[in-house]
Amino acid sequence: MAMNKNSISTFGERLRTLREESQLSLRTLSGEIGIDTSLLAKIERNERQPTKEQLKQLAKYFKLDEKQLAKEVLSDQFAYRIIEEEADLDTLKVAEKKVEYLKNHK
Amino acid sequence: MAMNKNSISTFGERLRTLREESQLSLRTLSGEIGIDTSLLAKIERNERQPTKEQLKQLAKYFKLDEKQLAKEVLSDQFAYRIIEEEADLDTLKVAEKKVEYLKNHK
DNA sequence: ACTTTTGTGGACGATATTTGTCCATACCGC
DNA sequence: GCGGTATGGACAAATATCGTCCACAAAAGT
Repeated sequence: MAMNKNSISTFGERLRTLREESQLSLRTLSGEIGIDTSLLAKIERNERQPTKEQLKQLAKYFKLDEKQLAKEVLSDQFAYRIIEEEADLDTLKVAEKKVEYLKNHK
Repeated sequence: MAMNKNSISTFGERLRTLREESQLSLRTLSGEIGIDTSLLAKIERNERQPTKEQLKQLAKYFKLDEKQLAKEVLSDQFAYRIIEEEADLDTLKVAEKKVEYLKNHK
């Protein structure tokens, strides 16, 4: 379960690593950015989705690209959904084709 | 906007084609499978997501594989989400990696 | 051993989103 | 016009998600 900077992980795990590297407790970070401690903990455990607003605050605090963070969150959601529905992996490939299809035909 | 059997399309469009090929009006199909006409129309226009139950009825009626239909619906949702959020296409590729990651690490 | 700090997680009301239904409308072919 | 068709708005009902509070257990610090 160890994680280096290049390995893939969920947004929550990423956030936790970030926080720990900064030596911050949940409570203090919570105070800094104005998000309830418990909620923050849940986000780190991927039990809650961060809102755009929260994402913005986090990006700002850790000096990260907001757009990039959003991508991580979204891909998390897709991944969880696939697992939850026990769907085939290539559902994602189909989705990709559909995006192109929709962009061209609408 | 013409569509042959091999081209990709959304679930709704697929459903509409199926219905028209069977020479059924919305009302009659609606009656057959017990789904409100307006709702069915919305599903065909991808304005509503079919529930599992509705999917099952449709699969049964048109003698299609339910699992396959579910995949089409799910990939639709992903595609629409990508477009809506103006997210990068490779968000889907990242999601793919995450699915593998999650399956291996949990 | 006592106190403080830390993360977890249940409970629950508040919000937001989605669904299903009804009805009015417009369109077309006859 | 009439009968059949698809569309889409409005809205209550059902679901899902969110944010907050609080209590708890485990670890760290003294």
